[in-house]
Amino acid sequence: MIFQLDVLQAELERKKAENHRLRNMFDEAKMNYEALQMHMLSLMQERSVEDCKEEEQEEEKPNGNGGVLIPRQIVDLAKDNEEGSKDEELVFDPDKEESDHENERNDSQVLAANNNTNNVSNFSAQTNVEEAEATMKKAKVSVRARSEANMINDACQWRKYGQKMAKGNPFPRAYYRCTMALNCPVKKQVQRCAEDKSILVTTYEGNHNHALPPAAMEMVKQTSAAARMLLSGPMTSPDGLMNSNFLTRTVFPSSSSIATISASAPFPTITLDLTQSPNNPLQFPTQTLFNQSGFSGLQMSQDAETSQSQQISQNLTADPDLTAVLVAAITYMIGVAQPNDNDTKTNNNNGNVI
DNA sequence: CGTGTTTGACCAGCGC
DNA sequence: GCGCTGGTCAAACACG
Repeated sequence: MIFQLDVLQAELERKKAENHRLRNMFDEAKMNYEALQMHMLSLMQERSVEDCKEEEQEEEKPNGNGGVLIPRQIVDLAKDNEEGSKDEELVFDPDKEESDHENERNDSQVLAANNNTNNVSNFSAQTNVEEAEATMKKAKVSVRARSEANMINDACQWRKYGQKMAKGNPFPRAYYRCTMALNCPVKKQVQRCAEDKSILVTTYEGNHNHALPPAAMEMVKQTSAAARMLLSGPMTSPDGLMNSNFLTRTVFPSSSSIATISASAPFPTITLDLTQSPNNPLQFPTQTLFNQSGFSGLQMSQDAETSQSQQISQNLTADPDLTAVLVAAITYMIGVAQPNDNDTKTNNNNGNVI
């Protein structure tokens, strides 16, 4: 009996150490990402100054294309792609790799750098960035899950403020507002799927202006980076240009679940299809999510990747409100991309507010 | 009586 | 301009 207790205690200690190590890894990845984000911002500012200079020069001298002006955006895109290639070469220099841990950092940076570089190429002008931010503020997260209940448990308090019959669906659409804090702008729509009434489609819009329940907060920290990758990864097409009308699907092999990111609608929508997981209708494929995330990497040894994502997965799947956490993570990620007027940047930094 | 839900009315955006 | 549709408002209502 005492022996069993010792074993359990040892196991508990081991798990604690494991959690601590994972926390540190996540914090490190987050710091790297933020540092890279700052670097990209400074690059964007430099470029915008250079663009102004080039524009002045172009106006002064005749162009070399027989009088036909090349649209500036195309020129900028070509330039940006070149810069992106340079970044890639720098980071992938094998001489600079010191350890698996270091590789992991580099890989995260590569992924983030590629995404950021490509994103930069899409928004060569400041006005485009502002437009994109305005659009992202309207980004929505849609979750499809099998549920008999009228609403999935997402750990938030909601007040119903309307119900409508939508065209093409015999089931009514319900409108809810978050009531966990005064003036919280988050809304959600709940509607049963027309094709399969057992599927509940919940669409979230906006960012919470308050802290989430403690259980969700810690998970938000851990999953936000992965969710960020889910969103930022497919945002770029192979030629480095973002299509104005794209639809990207990420298939999670272990559970047959699918995440769809669509910008074909007026505002980008992330759709998480949780209806195809055979065991638990609300189970999210965290392991595969992290395999898609910055925790994996282009060059990371497969063993380390699998081991790491499995560990994180084990921690995450212990949470009963995983769907809520996932949604919170994605809305957090969107919130980080464009902090709102209420100084959410500070809040986002501590991960308490999404 | 306070809180949350229901439901018809109203409004804005969009396509024709 | 008109009609359709989606989203929101607010008075009436239900419930504990």
